Amino acid sequence: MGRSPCCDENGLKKGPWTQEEDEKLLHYIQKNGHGSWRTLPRLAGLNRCGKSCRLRWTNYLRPDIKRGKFSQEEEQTILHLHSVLGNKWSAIATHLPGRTDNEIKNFWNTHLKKRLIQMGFDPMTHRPRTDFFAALPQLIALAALRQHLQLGDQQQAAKLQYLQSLLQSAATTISSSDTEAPALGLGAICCSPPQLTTTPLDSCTAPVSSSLLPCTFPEAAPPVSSEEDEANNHQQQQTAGLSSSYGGLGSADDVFACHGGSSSSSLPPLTDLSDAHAGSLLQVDGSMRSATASSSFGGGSSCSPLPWPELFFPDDDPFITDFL
DNA sequence: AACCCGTCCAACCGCATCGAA
DNA sequence: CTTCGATGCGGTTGGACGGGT
Repeated sequence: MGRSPCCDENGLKKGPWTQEEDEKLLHYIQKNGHGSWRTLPRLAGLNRCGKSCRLRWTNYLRPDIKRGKFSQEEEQTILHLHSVLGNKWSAIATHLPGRTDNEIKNFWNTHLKKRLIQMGFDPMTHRPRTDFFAALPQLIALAALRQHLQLGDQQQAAKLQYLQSLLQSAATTISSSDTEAPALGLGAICCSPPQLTTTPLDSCTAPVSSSLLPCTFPEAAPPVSSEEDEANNHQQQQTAGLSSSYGGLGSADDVFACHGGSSSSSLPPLTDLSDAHAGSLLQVDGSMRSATASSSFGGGSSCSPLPWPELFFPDDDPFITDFL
C-alpha cells in the first residue's frame, strides 16, 4: 500500500531506539541543535532517517518532557481543548507544558475517548449521542418490564402490550443507528447522561428523535481554524475558566461543563447541575450508574416527552413514576 | 505453566503545509 | 505562479506487558 517507507530506501534502521542511539542523538542536539533534520542523522552518526530522529527527540528525549500520569487538571484541559479544537493534538499540546502531542493523542484514545463513549457522549462532537438515545425511554421501560410481569388487570395488560411494541421500535431504532451504539449495550445507555438534561422549553422542537436534544452546539465540533475562533475560544476560557469548567471527567459536572453549559453564552445549558439527582449519577471512574439515572430524561421537559401516551400512563401511575 | 485477551504507548506512515528557489 | 524539498501533523500499527483463566 502506498509508497515505500523513507527509512527503507537507504537501508536505514527502524523500530525501537537503543540507548546508544539515544545518547548519540541527545549529545548531538545538545551540542549543535537539531538544525536540518534531514542532515542530522548523518552528522550525528545515526543510521536513521531525519524523521525518525525528530520524532524520537520531540516525543522522548527532549529535556522538558513531563512523564507520568496525567493530572486531573491536565485531563480537564485536554477535554476542554478537544471540545473546541478537535483532534488538533499539537495545538492542544501547546497548552500542556511538557506533554507531547503524541502522548496526548494516546491518552485521549486510550482513556478519555472511551470514557466519553461510556458516558454516552460522542467523543468527536462532545455531544450526547442521539442515536441510541432515541430508543432510551423504550429501553428503560424494558429494563423494568420484568418487575411488572405479574400484572393482572386489563389496563396492565394493555401497558404490557404497549411496551412490547416499544421493544420492537427500540430494536429497530438501534439496529439502524450508527455502529457504536449497539456495542455500548444497555449498560452504557443506562449510564448515559441525557437524564440530566433540563431543557429550556423553547429550545426544542422535536421529541425523542435524532433531533431530540435541544443542544444548539454546532453539528460537528468545529475545529478552531480562524483567529476569530481562537478569540472566541479564549473568551470562553476566560468566561468559564478552564479549571472551573471541569471537575474531572469522573463527575457529572465535568462532562456537562464541556458540552455547552458554561463554555459559551450562545449555548443553552444542557444540564442543571444543581439537580438533586446529579450527584448520585456518575461515579468517578465513569462506570455504571444507577437505574434511576434515567429519571428526568422522560419527564424533564416537553422537549422530550414520554413516548407512551398518557392514556396508558397517567401522571400518578406508579408504573411510570418508577421512572420519573 | 501456558494461553488468551485487553491495554498501553513508542514509532511508523502518508498526507498537509510551508517556504525557498 | 509553480515546483520541490523540509518539516509538521494526525491516524494507525505492532510489540511489550499485565491480568485472567
